[in-house]
Amino acid sequence: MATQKLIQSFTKTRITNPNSVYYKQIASNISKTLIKSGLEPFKTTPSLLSNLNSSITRLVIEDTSLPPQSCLNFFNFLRTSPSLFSHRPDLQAHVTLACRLYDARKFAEMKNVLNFIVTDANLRCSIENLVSLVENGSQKLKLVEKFCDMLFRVYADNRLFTDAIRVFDYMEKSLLKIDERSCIVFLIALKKCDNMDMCFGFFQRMIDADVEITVYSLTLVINGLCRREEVKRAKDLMGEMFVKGIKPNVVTYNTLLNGYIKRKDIGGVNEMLSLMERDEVAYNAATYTLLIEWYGSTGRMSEVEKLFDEMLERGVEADVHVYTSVISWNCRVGNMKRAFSLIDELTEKGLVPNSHTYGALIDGVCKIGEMGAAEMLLKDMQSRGVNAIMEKKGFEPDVFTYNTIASGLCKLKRYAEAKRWLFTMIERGLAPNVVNFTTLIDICCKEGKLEEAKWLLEEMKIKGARPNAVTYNSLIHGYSNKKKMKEVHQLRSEMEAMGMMPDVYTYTSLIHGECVFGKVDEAMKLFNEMKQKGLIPNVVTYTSIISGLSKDGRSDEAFRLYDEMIEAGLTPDERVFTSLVGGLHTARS
DNA sequence: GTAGGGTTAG
Repeated sequence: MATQKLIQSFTKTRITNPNSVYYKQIASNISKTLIKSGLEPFKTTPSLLSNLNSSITRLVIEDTSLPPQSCLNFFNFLRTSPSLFSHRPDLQAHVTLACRLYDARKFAEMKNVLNFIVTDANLRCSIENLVSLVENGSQKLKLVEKFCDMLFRVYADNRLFTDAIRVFDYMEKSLLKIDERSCIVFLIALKKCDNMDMCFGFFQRMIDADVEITVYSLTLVINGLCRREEVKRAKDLMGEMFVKGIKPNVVTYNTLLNGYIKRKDIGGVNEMLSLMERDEVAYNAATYTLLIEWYGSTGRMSEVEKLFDEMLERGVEADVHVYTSVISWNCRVGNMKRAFSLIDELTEKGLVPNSHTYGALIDGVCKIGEMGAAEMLLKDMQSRGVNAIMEKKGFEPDVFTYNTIASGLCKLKRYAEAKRWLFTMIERGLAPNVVNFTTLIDICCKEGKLEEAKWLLEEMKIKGARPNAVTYNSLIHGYSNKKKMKEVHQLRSEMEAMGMMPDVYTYTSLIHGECVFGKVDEAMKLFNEMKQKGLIPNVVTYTSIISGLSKDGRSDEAFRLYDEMIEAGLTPDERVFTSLVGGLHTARS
């Protein structure tokens, strides 16, 4: 048995006088045992390994007659046996083994060994020190290059950013070639930590250090900037790099397009589209998803369907995202027949609906009062959600999943259950983010529990989740419904003071609030004000103001706005007509 | 190794 032989190799050779000849003999005995044992792991007792020391360990690891995998086995054996604590491999053993693994092209294993160095407080040291431990050989430069490159990645993975930068500095100083792909690993790690300043700064350093920049790292940084709402800066960066010969691709353009769409910047959207045309960058499914979102959010349903047709005609393969967005917009205008036919089409193509798809459908069937159907869809979604979690093995549902389920329940007006899901999430130790808090606040508002909603707003500020425009919109809507206009205006001032501009949702709630409060003139003032600010009223906004005017007996004005709405290319729905008809009734009586 | 996630209004 291998273990027995290994023990013998220590006991046979008695070390009376520490001498390299004896060490070599012990090392060679260990090597022989390891070769015989193959890949089989082995165990031993601590007392019998008392002759072991770092020189012997090194001799074994350096033994070229020993396959690297056997070295690794021995190394891990020494590392993980608690009784061999004093014989754990030293820094030199780590470096030597890492280099041997590199020679053997065992990169994943090499990375693992470097990870031990980086995460062990007793082994961590400067890059200069580490490099000095790399043995001389014919391929030394190449070896050091690869060693540094991988170390850089390992530091990034462990979020040891300062150490990673030191490696980068060293590589630059030593004129070692720096791989852009490793830099991307670093950039992604920074982005995950929301450290965009460092991310942007590092990208500049990459340029200065003459790292070969491709569209991948460029797009990554552009995305980071767009998320921070620095779309202008992102676009300028694209321009700068274009001059240097780095051509943006469809992903780059999609990223910027998304940035402008989120900001509802018409000029920006058009500029990106014309640049895509100039560069002959063809739209892909993601581009269509974004454009459908853009047209849908401005109420142009016919354009949504036109785009979808265009996509299929051009042979761009539809995916679940683009289907979901077309389904979602059909649901929003109450065209459930079309929505379900799209679902059939989607499943026929072998695509699987996701939580958004379900969310859109639930929203749609609730609108037409089919609560039974909504229940079924929710159940279906929950079970699929569980499956999705099972697939990821060992992963708990994340804040996204909890929110999706809670919002599904909200649409069914099952507020208590929705809240329970979110509180369960908090109990399980997940930190609620802005969206979770906003959903909770929205639920409270819908339940009419305004005090609780207000308390949650303060609570989220304390917990460091910064309320956004959606949060304020939910509260403004809640207070509007209760005709508490004084608080409504206070909330509007507060959101503006925090640097958030009222958007279409805010104005629609304000207009609706003033209308039900009986101040239609005030509502009209707001309606004009929003247009002056460049905000585009949508069907909901028009319905609110048309309904207010109608109920006030001002049918002429209501019809005038209806025409205006059609002219703007908006698709009217049931509720607009109801408001107008209600107005005629009021006028006659 | 880069893009389209979950929250708001009639």
